[in-house]
Amino acid sequence: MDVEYKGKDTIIHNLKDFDLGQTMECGQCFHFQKIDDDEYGMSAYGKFLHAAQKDDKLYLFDTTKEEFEKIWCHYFDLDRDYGEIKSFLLKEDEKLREAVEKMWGVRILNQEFFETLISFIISQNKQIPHIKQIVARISHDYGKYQGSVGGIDFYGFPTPQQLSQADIDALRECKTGFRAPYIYNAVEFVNNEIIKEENLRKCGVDECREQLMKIKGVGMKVANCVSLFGLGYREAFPVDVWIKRIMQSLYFDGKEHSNAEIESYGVEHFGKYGGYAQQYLFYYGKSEKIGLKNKTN
DNA sequence: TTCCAGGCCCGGG
DNA sequence: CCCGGGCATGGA
Repeated sequence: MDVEYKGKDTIIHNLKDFDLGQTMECGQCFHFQKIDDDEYGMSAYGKFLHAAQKDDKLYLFDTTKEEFEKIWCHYFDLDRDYGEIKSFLLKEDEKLREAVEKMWGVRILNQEFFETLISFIISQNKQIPHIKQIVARISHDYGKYQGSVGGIDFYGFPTPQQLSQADIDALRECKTGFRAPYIYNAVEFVNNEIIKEENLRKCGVDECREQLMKIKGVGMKVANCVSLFGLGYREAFPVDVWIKRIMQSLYFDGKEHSNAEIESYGVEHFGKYGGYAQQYLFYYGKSEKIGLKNKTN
């Protein structure tokens, strides 16, 4: 990977194991819009980014060297060697190969803790396009305007302080439905420092999940997603309906197993890179509709 | 119209 | 521990 700073743009050359479209669309993140093929607008860490990929070059428009080094390099997980991750996962596991090869360019984004927490509380019983709508609405109503591309305005996800301006009714106005009190509860936990990001990052994934699950509306799955996507715990293995179907199909001979059984299998089998395996499997299984009764594609 | 979505809470076996 | 019902909202 070589970085070039050209005019107002940052261009990354010789990218390996990176595909912008796959990384944005694989279901880990909800605060972005597709502008065109391989071209996206997104928001993270208080900044708006207009990015596009052509072959092994990634263009970050209007991005300074400082911003790339401080934010986007880490955000896209570019400082990590995915070749090593893939060979670790594929060693002694041929069942994962097809998923990794098809979804070869997925990177696990390092997202902000608070946004990830609220986003995955919203995600329960919702489809990804709906989640994106709600995240955009909350950002529009409570966050700060950041920029615009392709006629779409981008607003930063509100800070815990900004979102504390919203009461439960106001959160319902954002179409969060029965999740409104959950979000309210989570904002209180953060603002009152009942949970602290710094501590969650240090305490280990088990303790981390336990603390997150004290928030009403946060169960095992959401806690695992927040640990993986928002707190850097790459060993976390979230089990949702898709992972359940895919794992049963690939590793359990199609037989029914509980979420807890599937998670402990994933944790044991994939170890420190469980989160990567999970994301390859999730995206692959969902796009191929693996384990679904009527495959309509 | 009916069904279901990157689940979770709650009550009852 | 392991069910099942209920839950807001919107798209298929």
